Amino acid sequence: MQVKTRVAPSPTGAPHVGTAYIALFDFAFARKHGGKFLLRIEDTDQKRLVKGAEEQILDVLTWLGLTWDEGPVRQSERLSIYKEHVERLVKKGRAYYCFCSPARLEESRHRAQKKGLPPRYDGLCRQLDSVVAEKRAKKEKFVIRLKVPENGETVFKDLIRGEIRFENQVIGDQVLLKSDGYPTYHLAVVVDDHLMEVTHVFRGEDWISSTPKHVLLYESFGWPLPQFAHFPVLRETNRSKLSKRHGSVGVLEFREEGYLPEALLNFLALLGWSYPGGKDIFSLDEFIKEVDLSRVSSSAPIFDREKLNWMNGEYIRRLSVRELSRRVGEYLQAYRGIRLDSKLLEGTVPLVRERIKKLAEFEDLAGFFFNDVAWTRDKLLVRGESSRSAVEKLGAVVGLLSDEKKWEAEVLERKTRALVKRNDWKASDLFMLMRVAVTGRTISPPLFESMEVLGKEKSLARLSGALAVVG
RNA sequence: GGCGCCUUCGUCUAGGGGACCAGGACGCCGGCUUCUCAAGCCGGUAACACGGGUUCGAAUCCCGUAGGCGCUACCA
Repeated sequence: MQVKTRVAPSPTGAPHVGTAYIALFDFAFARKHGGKFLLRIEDTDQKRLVKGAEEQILDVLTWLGLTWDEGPVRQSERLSIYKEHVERLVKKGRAYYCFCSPARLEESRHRAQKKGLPPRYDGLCRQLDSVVAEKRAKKEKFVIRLKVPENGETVFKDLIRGEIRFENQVIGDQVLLKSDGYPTYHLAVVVDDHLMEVTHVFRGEDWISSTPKHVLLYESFGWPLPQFAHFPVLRETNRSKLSKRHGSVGVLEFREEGYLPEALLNFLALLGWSYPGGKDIFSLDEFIKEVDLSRVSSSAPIFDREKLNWMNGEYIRRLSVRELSRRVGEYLQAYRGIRLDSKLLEGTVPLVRERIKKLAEFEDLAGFFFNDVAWTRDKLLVRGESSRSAVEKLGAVVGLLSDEKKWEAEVLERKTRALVKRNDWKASDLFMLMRVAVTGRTISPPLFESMEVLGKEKSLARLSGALAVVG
């Protein structure tokens, strides 16, 4: 039997990092076992559909490299299939028509809750004669509900948590087909997973309490169960579930902030799972070789953005200059509308690569290479520099370097240091002054390397410009 | 409220009865290096939720308590 996993997001908003998390395990597990990975769009809730959301899902999965072997399949295009199947259940006496109004349901739920009972459907329409019900269904609005056994319990095995059991009494008669003719998630997911021959169902643990309904459905249809694995949900530092208020949760946002897809995946893989031997930087391919559900822990991990940042920086540093330049170039163009030629990129990247954790920080740190800088007197007079001393120093530097033929970092540094010695200055004071003059900031890539990349003309222009400002 | 899941350093985790006065990583703190900032290197800080069992022996097994989280829709 061939392994098949699936990721089944609903297009109700921007793709969530939790979806990517599950998709990563789906993808890797399928690959490891030579199986298939299916993408299914669960668009059965017409009210919550968000335009463009589906495209974003495909976009995100592609960016991450989690490519699907089948799909995307849209549930909204399979309505007749669900309808046909649910009717089969009605015929078998495992499901029934229900004509209760939303108002009545609300009221009954309220009553049950007051009495301390589970607020499930009271089963009023369960007693209806099937012939009568069928007739009413021709002209009245209706839903179809699953007939859940009154007694006994439903048990299933979870690959991560072991056996989980529920008393049937606490399971309500779940709606399977909504009055608008669309299936609920519960019906659609079971029918599709079976028809599409999905062998392993991976999803968030928030689905655990729905699983007995699904198990009952499989049994009602007479179908074999797939394997279930409920992954821990990702949490915020305060243990609440991942939310926008605490930072990015959308994969697109991570991309825009300049996270590398391989870093995000590596980070995600480490949530609830650990690489044998404790390695923490590993590739997707290595992950595929080692994924193993028995190593997935069942407690909900906190999505620690600090660690993600460290990991992203780690990945940035490990990229070759060429590759990083390419990525920075694409990033700048896509998100900042800045176009830099590869020569400039390859010159600046080595100077900033160990200083940035996200691609977005590149512009901040290296912007002076391609943007003009503006100084003020106050900004230039760092380290207790007086206007007079600053003029003296900058003037000397400009004089010293104006005729320099060999504009190379090593030469510039050697000569500047000699100048410092002759005048009995402090090297760090002069360097800081020059740094602000050349880069416009007190924090920058190494001074002389930066000047070399910037070029003689621009560097001198900035030193002179600064000289004029402090004077 | 009911039902379910979970509980090792601040965080991600290793650990599956003796190899653990609990290991690694992020963070944090200190040092080295140093033209700023980083990076790098070295060192340090810090945890088995609690209470009962079982056992010669428990972080590891069982029960209970507490806490956290989830579900409780014609949403997924």
